[in-house]
Amino acid sequence: MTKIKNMEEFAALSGISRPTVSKYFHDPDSVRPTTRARIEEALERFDYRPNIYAVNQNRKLTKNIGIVVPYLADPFFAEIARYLEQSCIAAGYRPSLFSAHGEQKLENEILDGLQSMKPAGVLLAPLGRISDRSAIEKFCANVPTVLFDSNLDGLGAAFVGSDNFSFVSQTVEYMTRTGEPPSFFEMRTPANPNANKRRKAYVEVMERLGFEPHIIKVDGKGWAFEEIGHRGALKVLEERGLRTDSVLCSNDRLAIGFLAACYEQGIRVGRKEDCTLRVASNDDHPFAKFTCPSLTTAAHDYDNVAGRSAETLFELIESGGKFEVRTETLFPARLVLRDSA
Amino acid sequence: MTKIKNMEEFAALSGISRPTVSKYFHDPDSVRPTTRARIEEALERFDYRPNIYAVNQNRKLTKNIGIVVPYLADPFFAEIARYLEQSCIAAGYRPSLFSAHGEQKLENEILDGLQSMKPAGVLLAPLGRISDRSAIEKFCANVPTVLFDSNLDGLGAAFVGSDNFSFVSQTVEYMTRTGEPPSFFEMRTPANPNANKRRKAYVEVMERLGFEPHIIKVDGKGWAFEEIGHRGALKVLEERGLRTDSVLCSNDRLAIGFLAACYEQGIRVGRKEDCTLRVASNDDHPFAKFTCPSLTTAAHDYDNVAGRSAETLFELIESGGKFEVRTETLFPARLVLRDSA
DNA sequence: CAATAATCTTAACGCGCGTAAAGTTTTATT
DNA sequence: AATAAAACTTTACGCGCGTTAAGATTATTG
Repeated sequence: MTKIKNMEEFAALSGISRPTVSKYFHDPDSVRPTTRARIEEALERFDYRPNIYAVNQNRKLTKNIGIVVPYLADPFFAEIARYLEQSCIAAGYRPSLFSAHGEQKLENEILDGLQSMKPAGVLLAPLGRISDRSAIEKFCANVPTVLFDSNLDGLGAAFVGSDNFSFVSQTVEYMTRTGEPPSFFEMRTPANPNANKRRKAYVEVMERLGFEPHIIKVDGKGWAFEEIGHRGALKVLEERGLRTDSVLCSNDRLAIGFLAACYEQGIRVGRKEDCTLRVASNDDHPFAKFTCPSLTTAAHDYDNVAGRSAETLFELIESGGKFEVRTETLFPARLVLRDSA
Repeated sequence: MTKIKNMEEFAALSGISRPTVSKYFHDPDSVRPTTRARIEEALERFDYRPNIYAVNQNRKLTKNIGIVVPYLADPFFAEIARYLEQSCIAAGYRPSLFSAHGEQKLENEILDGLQSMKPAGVLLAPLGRISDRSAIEKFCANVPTVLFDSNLDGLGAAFVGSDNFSFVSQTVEYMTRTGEPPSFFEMRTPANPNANKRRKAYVEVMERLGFEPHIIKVDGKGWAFEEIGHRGALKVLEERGLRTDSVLCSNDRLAIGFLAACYEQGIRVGRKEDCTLRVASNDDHPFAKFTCPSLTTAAHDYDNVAGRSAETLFELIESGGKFEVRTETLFPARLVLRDSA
């Protein structure tokens, strides 16, 4: 088996002219079935593939798609990223995955590096509050971008995410229906815009139901939510800061810390007889099934959020990188009843 | 601010010839300080960067480094990947991250795609048992590769990982010293070669200490370790399959499932008075701090494993992609005492 | 200050492929 | 079988940059 150097050589070996071979690689259906067969036959014998750098140099736009998430060590984003990657591959694109690891500087550097990759499009879940808005704005002006998970008003050609109101209304309604109305447990300065929407939704739903909202804010910054939830919960429990026997955590990672604190303090959580506290949350984190007790939570519609994000980007790319109007697509939550509430 | 098309234009604007500018981008120190200053001055005014595709087309080897992990939804790998990424960037390389998502087919496709990226080197944590050995072998013959985390005998130019014996000997010795000798809880057909090493180490250490090894094997395949540990633990607990009050799980993710099962069954785990079971494990998973009870475990030396992997790859690249001998570097564990044992 | 070394400029070629134009062959249509 | 349409081949240029060779310019050194 000889080593093939370039398309010229491969074309010669397959008995087809180079421009036609080039056309084939661009779209196998664009050549006559007989010639397609001859090329593919040669492909099996010689194992040649076009040099991606030479290919991309001449294309105005590549087949690359950038996927950027704020924090990959969070299994939630790892899961979403997996869906997105697979959607891209299925659509014939080459995804490349980046994590900002919770840092603005890194997010900016990633977007910077992404520009020189001339990607066909980018799926971006921004850091949120600490994102460099102007940097992202500039980026979106140059690269077709669909935001997901975290919305930044007006940025990107579209947004796809979850309907935070739906999350909170379901958990709050469930908890009030089956027991006392919950307090709301969250970070004082949340990294993520979803957190703010959830707080607002909590207040609104509580008031609509005729209960007084009660928000517990805990200190801490960064992306170590479990740690923050844990420390915050210990403090609240110590100070007896809970007004009711029900707590709704803003997200599952906080809840994981909260439950750990309860366990340490010997507080039985759940809806069984001997329990003194109910804890629910939002997200349906991959580990929510294995907390102690297992976590009642409002689940993201992973499939639809990821699927719709990808589809939206493909549409965006096909319509030349611009939409008439910026759409925001929100998927509702699905309440997952487990043992914690 | 005019838009710059290529290096020719930028060179003209900066008043330096193109070959010199090209040299500058290859290594800023290779040009005279005065010309370097003039280029960097122009760089600030005009925001130009070389077209990466044109650059890489002519280079025999690129500055790209591939990082491949078996399962990114496991925060352990997400953490390691973060370290590795940063090491690569610090050394002037461009890392790109891939996850096989637990599938052989994907692992092969990733390696395939990686080849056409002409990477300077690759950091590969293979799937392990289900890896396509011949595919990886072929890959390693073409691309300088350092294996990490999971060793595949003889593959890659070097291996860097953790010393499984050190993990298990520390946990076993600790448990026997402070109570009954542990049973060993693992998957029947572990995906990862480390699991086999840990089992062997368990047997060896137990025998050395004069105890009879007792291994509990649970069914299940894939990468949903928590689920497998959970189901397996429920079964074992139901069948009263534990011979002692101590269990050592092969890894933390199994332990997370195990602890969840114990909690559900009302079994108090820990070393306090009212506890009937002690559970320890290996890895120091990012969530091990937040299990109920918090998990006593042997911690990977993340920093050193990641750091040494990266350094080894850099050395490999600089020595032309080949080492005289294949080295295996193992870092010992650090026992982390928490509440579960 | 002359001599040497280091660095620069100019000019030109090559990398592997996209793509366009003009001409030729194959396929489809009537 | 004649004609039109579709697909192909040949030829050639361009993309942006790496790289080399020859000559010009600068810096270093005694």
